[in-house]
Amino acid sequence: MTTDHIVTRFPPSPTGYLHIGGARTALFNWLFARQRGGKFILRIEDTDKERSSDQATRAILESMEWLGLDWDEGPYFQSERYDIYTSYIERLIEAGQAYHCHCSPEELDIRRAEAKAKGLKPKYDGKCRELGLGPAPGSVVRLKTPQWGETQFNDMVKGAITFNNDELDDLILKRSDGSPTYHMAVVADDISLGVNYIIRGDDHVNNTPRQILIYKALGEPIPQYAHVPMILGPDKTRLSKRHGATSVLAYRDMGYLPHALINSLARLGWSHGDQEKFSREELIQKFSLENVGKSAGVFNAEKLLDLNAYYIREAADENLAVLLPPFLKGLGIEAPEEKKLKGAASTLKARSKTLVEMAESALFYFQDQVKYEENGDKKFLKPDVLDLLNDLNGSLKKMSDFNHAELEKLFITFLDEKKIKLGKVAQPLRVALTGKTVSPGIFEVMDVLGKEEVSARISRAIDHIKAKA
RNA sequence: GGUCCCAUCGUCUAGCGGUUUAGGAUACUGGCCUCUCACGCCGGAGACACGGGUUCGAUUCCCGUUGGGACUACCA
Repeated sequence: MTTDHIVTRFPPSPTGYLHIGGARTALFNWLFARQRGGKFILRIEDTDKERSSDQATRAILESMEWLGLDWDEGPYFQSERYDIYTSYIERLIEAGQAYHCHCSPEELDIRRAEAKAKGLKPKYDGKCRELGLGPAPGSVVRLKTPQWGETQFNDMVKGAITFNNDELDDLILKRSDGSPTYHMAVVADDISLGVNYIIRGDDHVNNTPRQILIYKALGEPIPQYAHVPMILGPDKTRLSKRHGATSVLAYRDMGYLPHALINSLARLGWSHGDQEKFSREELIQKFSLENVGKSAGVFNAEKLLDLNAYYIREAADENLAVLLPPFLKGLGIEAPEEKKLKGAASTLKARSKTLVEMAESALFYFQDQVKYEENGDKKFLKPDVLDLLNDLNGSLKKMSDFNHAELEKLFITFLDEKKIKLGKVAQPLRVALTGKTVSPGIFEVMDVLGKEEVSARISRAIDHIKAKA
């Protein structure tokens, strides 16, 4: 499998957190490489010193790790690879494919404005193209792009795309401060790292012919391209902070499971018939660029929430018990008991859409003194249930095996003796035990709480009712 | 403005000329289950942007219109 040499990469620029659009691009590259036994490289594009930060880099790596998108090589940092770019630029100049240009940005602005006024394209006019100039302070290096003909490539998701070369101008390869521009750095990196499949957002479609021209000038083989459609916000514009949570880490903090996000991202733009749920292994096995759609899509947060709820209720209690403490801590529960954590997970997993929600619902298990919800208190903790609770508590205290099955048996006899229905005791009991009118099944709750605590909570409710009267 | 890309229920999508009364998911909604709330199960409403072709036959192919998006920097 390792013989087919597929190399993909994900090259975020560390100008902010990893957002879900970037995460999906990373996922597609990762899936493609994993499926074909190839290599997945992580590269940090930090050539813009002004906007890059270490903090952003750390957030990106943390996001990738949380999602489980492991990389085989890197992270490479472009800022540490300037020698490589310089050597490629030298190669281009020596081959006569690039030239030094002495035009200043100010001159360029003026000439561009003039061209525009005349209704011409505002591209570089080629003034220094044939002058044979050498390097000078403030000069840049430009690619000598063909002035006629066309550049075509066969995109793996969009099909054949053609550009007229006269639409492209002599783009700058090396800035006046000696640093490489984006196009130069990307191409040099992808060549030197052996990247042969470039899967990226379709905002790069227009950049592709420029980069292909650099490959051609260098005489290097052109990689395969796959441009995946963008992810849009609910208002159908490019996803941004305005649209609320877009950061991968934000979803982690909101109590989402990494796999729910992965599954959701995979299904945004890609499909496999009618299937909605995929395990990680299934994604690797079934992913294909051919089934990536061509049109941009709106990120559906509701569907992600539903998937998250699904994966939570499918998860093993032990796993959830491990994930829960950080969220409980945020609610003031410092050292939750292991047994209760599992109990909470088991009884709450069908009722929680996120781990945050689960932690909130689980609070009553860990509080000694549950706070009675106002409505429940008023409606169910009334003097007329005093005898019922008292008698019940008496019977419960006599139990030797305090578990779900035994409790159910005891209640059948108890209800029979009292000639009442379960509904009559369940709600008052629920409020007594959990403080709320909504909770997991009453037998499950008692099972998790254990005999001592159940009894103590009932006694406390009885005292509370008496105190009210 | 120019260039490039895109267009099926609100949203994500299946569909790759006839098998379609256009399927699934989500959200919404009616019911069942039931100790509350969920879960689960059954049902409902909801889409091929428009106009021309091509064809015996277009959601599917071609062209145009409209709409949306991207790019157009010594940002990435």
